[in-house]
Amino acid sequence: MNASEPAEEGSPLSTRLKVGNLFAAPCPSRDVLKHVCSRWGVLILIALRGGTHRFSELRRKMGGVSEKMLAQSLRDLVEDGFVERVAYPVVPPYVEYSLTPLGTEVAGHVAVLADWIEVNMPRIQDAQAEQASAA
Amino acid sequence: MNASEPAEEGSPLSTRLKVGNLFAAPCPSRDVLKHVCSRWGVLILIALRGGTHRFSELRRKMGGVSEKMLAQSLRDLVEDGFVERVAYPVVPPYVEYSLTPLGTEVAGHVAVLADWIEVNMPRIQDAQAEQASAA
DNA sequence: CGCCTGTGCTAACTTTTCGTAAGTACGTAC
DNA sequence: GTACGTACTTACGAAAAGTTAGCACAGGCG
Repeated sequence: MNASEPAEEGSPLSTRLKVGNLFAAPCPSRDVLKHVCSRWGVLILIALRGGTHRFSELRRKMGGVSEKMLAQSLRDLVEDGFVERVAYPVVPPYVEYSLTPLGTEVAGHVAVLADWIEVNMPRIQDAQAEQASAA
Repeated sequence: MNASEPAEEGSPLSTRLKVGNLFAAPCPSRDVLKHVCSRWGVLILIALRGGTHRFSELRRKMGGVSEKMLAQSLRDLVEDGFVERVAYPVVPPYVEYSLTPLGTEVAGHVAVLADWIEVNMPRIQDAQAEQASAA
């Protein structure tokens, strides 16, 4: 453990840690952000905004996910309370994933960010090219 | 390489790849999202919204970053054109980082998401607890 | 004059995570 | 009975993240 955070000495740690302070290392909000912003977490949230999906449906919709990572990312999101998992005890297995109300809210914000990036990719690529030449 | 993307067969790949399609695996927007949403990328963008910072200032402000990761994340953000790096050839080294106009825009969206998480952490923790007990 | 500190990195090494491929359980189709 | 589909899990190698050490150079200290 690295107790190397002076944490702006002089203020009670608990005050700044309250429930959410991303600048404090041991804050649970960091983990949530990690799940939400992870490579596949973003895509799952956005995909589920289109409605309930089952496992292999999601897998086909998102390009390049392995089953392992999809299962893992979904489990994280379920544990955070953003996604609801409903499994029917039939054969072959049938499992449905959908957004909870909480998940719908984050997914909205994530989608705004993702949309901005998609829309502004040309500008970003211009900037990247400029950087590359200026380097 | 995994050429395992049917990519919704029947539509010209180039149409959906244009500049940004996060659901397509080989899309450059994935990389940008990765930089922007990375553990430290988020914090850098938010921190720089408060104005120009120098390297060790950022390091102190963000809890728990190693110098290596900070340098690496900053380099990614600079290459994407979100952050501007100005180095003065003095000793000891003096380097300033600030947001570009493009960076200011993304940082805004990222901040909204981060703020939402911080504000709603109590609700998230409730949901997490419920999940844990329901498991 | 050495010795130590501070700054912004980088290189080497370790740990964690990711990705790929292969199983698993069970029913249906052939 | 062999193959396939579903929703996973497990095992292992590769990639990424994280930790530690060092560098170059100025200035303060004795």
